[in-house]
Amino acid sequence: MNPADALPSQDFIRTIIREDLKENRIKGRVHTRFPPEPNGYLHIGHAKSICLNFGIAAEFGGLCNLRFDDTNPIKEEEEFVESIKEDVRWLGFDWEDRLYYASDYFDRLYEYALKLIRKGKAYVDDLTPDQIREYRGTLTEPGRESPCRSRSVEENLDLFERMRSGEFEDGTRVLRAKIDMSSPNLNMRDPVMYRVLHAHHHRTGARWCIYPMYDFTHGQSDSIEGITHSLCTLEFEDHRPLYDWFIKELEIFAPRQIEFARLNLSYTVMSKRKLMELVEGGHVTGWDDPRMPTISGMRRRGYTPESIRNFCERIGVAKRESTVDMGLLEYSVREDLNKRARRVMAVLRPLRVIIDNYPEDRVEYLEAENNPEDPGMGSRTLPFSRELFIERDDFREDPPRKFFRLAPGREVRLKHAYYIRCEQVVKDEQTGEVTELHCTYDPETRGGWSEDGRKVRGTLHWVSAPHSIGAQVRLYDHLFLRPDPEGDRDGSDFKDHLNPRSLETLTTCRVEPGLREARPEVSFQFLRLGYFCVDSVDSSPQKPVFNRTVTLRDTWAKLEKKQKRPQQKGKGKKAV
RNA sequence: UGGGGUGUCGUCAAGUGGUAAGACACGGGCCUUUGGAGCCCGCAUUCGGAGGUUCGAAUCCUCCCACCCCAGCCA
Repeated sequence: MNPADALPSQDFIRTIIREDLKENRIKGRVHTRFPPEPNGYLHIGHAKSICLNFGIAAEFGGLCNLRFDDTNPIKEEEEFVESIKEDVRWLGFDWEDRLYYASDYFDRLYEYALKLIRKGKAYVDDLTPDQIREYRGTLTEPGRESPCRSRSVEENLDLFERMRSGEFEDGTRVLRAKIDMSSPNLNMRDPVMYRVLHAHHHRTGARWCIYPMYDFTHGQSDSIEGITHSLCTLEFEDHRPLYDWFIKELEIFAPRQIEFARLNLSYTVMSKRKLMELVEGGHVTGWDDPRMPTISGMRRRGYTPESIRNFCERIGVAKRESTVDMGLLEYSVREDLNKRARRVMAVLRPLRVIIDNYPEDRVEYLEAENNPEDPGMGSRTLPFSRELFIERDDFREDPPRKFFRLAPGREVRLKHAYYIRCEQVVKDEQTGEVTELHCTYDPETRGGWSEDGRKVRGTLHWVSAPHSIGAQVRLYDHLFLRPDPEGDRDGSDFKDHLNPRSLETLTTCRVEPGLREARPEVSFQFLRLGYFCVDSVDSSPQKPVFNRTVTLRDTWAKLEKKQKRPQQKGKGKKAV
């Protein structure tokens, strides 16, 4: 049985491939490719394409190549090819020995161009860029033919060779396909195939001073590699007739191009240009800033490859343009991390608690499970002493309705430890700020359980003050305030919608001692708070830094919000 | 007002003539030593609109409307 038949994926692309297979159009072979241009870092939108291409190949028992479409030496850099390779690998995909570059095909592409010239299907044009634009016509008016269009094959051959040998300045001559200047599809109005560019290429160096255009490269590259299905985004839909024309005139293998909608995500931007602008404008710390939707940023933030792959599967593939709710991405990480992250305790905004009836110099080691979802992950031991820290948010002098946490006279459970009761609140005389709490503990409740069936609604996380270690914690929020920051309908720039509080840095956090050994890319659940991981760039054993990947679902926060804004008209949709 | 696409729940998305899957979100309940997780229930009489064909239409036909892409020697 075909493995794909067992899978539920019903998107239109897989349906087409299944039909191609059934009707034997492709001789049972499925071959795809992921073709990035090495001019920036990969983002979650690329992940969709990577999962699609590699995923389909795997499902249909086929292959998927990694190919860099590096036809523009001015924009492309080695740094980007390295980061792209790393990201694809990290996502869990393997191109084995099939790593290619469009620049590998420069010689062949040159031969292809010669072939079209000899067939009278291509010519060298002397028009300036401005003139070419003028001659192209408009959306509603046909274009005009260039005076150079009727040059002889011999002259074209000679001129093209002289373009190649460096006789002409940049921008002075191009090679064009001779198709139809009155086509309603602008891509067919004698598109440029080659331009003169005296630029150093990251792979071919100074060997060439003419470079093929993407449109004259991509389809042929796919053809050369025997790609059966060229999956690309919607904007290339009306380039398809051009690619088909080249393939037909060149008489080479014809891949089938299928276009799908690119991914958009709420509260962020996805275009390389905009991401680049954020980096260069210093709005983020780099391509791998944990707030960026880049693969490297997400990796640093604590996202797992599995969660990204699951997300890509969940969003599906279709032709309609859409914007996926960021909440779905967050759901995907939580789902994955819930199963695999070790639970630990960390106090982000510490409030000192003194257990008055606990012996001054005593230290107990309490057992704590590492993950209630997976007993196989074992347990660890936690120091408990007379002085503790709890979260400031977990104490309210004047508790609102349904607040189950600590308050004067109230009893709560300290996770894995004891029940404690708040006996006294100490405040700063000047500011009125609560500085510490005096509590008593019930020795009969060791482990956080009492025989008498006493009801204790609240369970708090805590750390032992003398044993805990200091840490910095970075809390991230949406990079943008608006679900659709690109919407510049009102003339605003997308950067006007940056969230000024997308990063909150907490420097006085206290975490349990075991976290000293934490390594990057290993996630923890800070109990009751969220998922966190060590920052791969700024953390050190002396000064640990943690990134918050995502919060836990917080029904109390939701409830409290609702209590504060009781009556609301309709769905409360605000006109942002 | 040229060409190419797309319109199904708040957001994604199945469905391809037989009477609207699923996921997230949302609402309610159960459970709980994370107000986490888990579990249960609810959530489009309707598929951009209007006509038509048909016993029967989201699916076929006609017209209309809305939105996206294309005038780089970018990809």
